[in-house]
Amino acid sequence: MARRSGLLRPSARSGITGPRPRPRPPRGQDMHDIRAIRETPDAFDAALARRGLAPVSPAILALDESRRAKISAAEEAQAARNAASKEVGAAKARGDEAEFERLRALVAEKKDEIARLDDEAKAEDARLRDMLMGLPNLPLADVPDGPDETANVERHRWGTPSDLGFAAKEHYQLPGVAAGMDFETAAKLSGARFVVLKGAVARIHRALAQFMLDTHVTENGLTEVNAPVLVREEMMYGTGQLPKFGEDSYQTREGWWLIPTSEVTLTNTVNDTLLDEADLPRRMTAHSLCFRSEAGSAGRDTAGMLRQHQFEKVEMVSIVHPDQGLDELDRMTRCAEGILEKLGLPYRTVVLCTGDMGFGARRTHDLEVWLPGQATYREISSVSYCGDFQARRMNARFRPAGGGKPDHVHTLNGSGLAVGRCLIAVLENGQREDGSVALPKALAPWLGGKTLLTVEGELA
RNA sequence: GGAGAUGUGGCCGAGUGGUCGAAGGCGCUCCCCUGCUAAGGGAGUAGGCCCGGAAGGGUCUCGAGGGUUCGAAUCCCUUCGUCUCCGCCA
Repeated sequence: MARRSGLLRPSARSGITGPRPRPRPPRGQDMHDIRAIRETPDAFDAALARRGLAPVSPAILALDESRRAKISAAEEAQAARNAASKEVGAAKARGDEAEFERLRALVAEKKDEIARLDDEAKAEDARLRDMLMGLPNLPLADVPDGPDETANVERHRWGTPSDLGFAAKEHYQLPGVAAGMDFETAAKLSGARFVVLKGAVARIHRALAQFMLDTHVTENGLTEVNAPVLVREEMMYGTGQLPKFGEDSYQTREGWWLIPTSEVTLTNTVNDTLLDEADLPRRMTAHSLCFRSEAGSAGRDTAGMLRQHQFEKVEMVSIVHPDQGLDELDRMTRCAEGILEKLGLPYRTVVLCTGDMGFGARRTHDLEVWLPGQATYREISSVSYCGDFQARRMNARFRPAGGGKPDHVHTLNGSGLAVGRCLIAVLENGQREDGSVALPKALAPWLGGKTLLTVEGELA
């Protein structure tokens, strides 16, 4: 199968070796505003320090300064060449051979000089860009500091984990579920961290996705999108999976990447685009497969379908005016929370601390759903505000209403929600002592009106 | 897989060696006219980078990279993308 057809190999391209020439990131954007770094290098380093990174502004500024000097020198030489070049024709025309030859020589000389300075400037430019490309986004000031998830701050809590009155099972231990959740067959087909869903369980899974998508479209005003799951490498740079996290995703032989989330496709719909301000905000949702190598998670969450190489997710992405970013973050958080509330699943929302935030985020809200089987809250959604970080990488801008210089848009993304994990939550929270599962009424329209999963694994 | 075409400014689209950052149209902004709406007239309107407090100046950019030339959107090479036809195929 995959081996022969050549798809799917966890790709650990370090950039040192590799079958394919390393494509340059798109269009040479700044990943960070170099001007902002010039103006307030200390603030830049301080923000990165909150992420546990050593100061980099001295190295950046040195490179930047040298680069600018080269550019200036090159442009001076170009100006000289252009001036001389203009006179060449005139000298020729009036038959002044001596002057013609002199100018010709001057042009030639300047040409060499320009080429040399240009090459140097380009090399430094590339080094600077690589440096900036590898640096994560800066956390907003009000994001809590901390090394890991233990420092996250709860901002909201909904529902109460019900006291079942009996020992709660994990989803894969429930009798009605076991019939429809087949890890053995999946292992035969594909290996570890895959699952085959069958019958009622498969249908509930599908119902969840449909329910989420329909809710976002009809109630939350998002535009439904169905996009590819294979993307060009450039897109992975745009949203920040590359250059640093290639080992977390899969790449095909042809060079395509399998999206780890449809944040990649939805956000990159505005890649290299100049929008009108009237186009904003642009709100999208998609239900898609997602693929992750889970490279760093060996041995973690191996039981059940909590952590898979392939899973389904309903994603939300907003492209907004810079002034609207934070309002949009709250709006999207509410959209995700609304799904859990409709399903009656207890959850809490936390603000991720600096050490737990993803590469591209300035502020992130995680939704954690209660899982009775583990007696704990587990992540089911992550909603992030990225500011102009991705927009810079993608070269995504808008022209302000009434004219003026284009400015970068701001981007946000959030799960709404992870379908597989939601299935787990539904099954575990609805479990009854006899092993059957009471299903959320909100799903009934997609389940032929049924609201129970029997011990035998049938809908009733 | 085979054959061909094509890639220009926010968008569409002219432009085969110098007078082209680039005609024209659309869109957008401002003004005029029309007592509303629609239509009409005029002017303006690319982006990046560098220098500058600003005004302004310089420089680069016609998919990308390289080459020819005193000079390239225009010629050559390479490469990427897109489209069309044929074949194959869900």
